[in-house]
Amino acid sequence: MKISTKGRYGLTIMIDLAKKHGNGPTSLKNIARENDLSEHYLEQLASPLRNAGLIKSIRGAYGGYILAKEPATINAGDIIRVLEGPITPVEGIEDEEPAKQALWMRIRDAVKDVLDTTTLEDLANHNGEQPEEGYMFYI
Amino acid sequence: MKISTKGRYGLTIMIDLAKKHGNGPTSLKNIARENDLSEHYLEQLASPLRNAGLIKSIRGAYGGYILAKEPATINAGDIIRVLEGPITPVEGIEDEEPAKQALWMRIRDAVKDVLDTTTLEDLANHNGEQPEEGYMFYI
DNA sequence: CGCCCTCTATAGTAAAATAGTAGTTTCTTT
DNA sequence: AAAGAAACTACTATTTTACTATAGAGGGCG
Repeated sequence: MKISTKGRYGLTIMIDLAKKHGNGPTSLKNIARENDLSEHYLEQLASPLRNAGLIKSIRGAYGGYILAKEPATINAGDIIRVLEGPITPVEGIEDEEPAKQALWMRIRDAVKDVLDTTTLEDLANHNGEQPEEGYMFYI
Repeated sequence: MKISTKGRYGLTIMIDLAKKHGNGPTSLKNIARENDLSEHYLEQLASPLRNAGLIKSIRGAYGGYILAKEPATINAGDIIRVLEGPITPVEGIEDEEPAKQALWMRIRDAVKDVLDTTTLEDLANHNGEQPEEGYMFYI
């Protein structure tokens, strides 16, 4: 039930680019430094994001990446699907008995709903509501 | 974003026991055979379920496991938490920026809601609605 | 032109998680 | 006593994760 660093760092890249949207390309070196991540590792995440048409690359000095579309038209689900594969809590669901099948599909739909209604604009601008004091992260 | 075989097979055990609730103990050998799974592997899942007070064991010939409570009072979340750990799409969420933190918490709450409102009785009896023809399993 | 910056592509790798298998022991019923 | 079944411990092959490393190609600037 986990999203790996691929999806997490991928979101980090995309949010970073969204914040700087309209200001020319941002290099991975910059994003890596700002977020204290491995530049080489981020490169491996940028490739599929580019192939999926979510970002565009500009090579050479003063190059980097820019968003391929407006932040409001890219949602978290797009990014997660590219880097983590299809959204589903289990694979081989076809073979399971109907009761469990229905459970997995309800979970999938619930997660999908959250991811597909959260845009990069939301993530870059609103910065979310701060959780109240004493909020439980793990349940 | 996956639930492993621990959670899946754990649910299989529990649903099996729920279906036979009130009819005396069921051996893992039986459950393993019916569901074509490894008996030894199921043993490793039964242990934590017993320690968590979800099932009771009866040793010796004609022994096995029974539910420790009524099927309506055990939900899928109880089982998944015991076998997969806390429900959360990412760990170390405390360190993330607020926008992402909020996203992970919304996902967690969505999944938690599904799991905690699905009881063993639901899973054992109603058998769920069959998905319509051509339903997409992966999204 | 030559150098540096940046993306592109491929390969390798240590650590952890997953999904088991195997063997022995203890308990209980017949 | 024999057999059925849980309990406990240890081992292992495979896959995934999360990187690191290396070499190359495109582009901008002095």
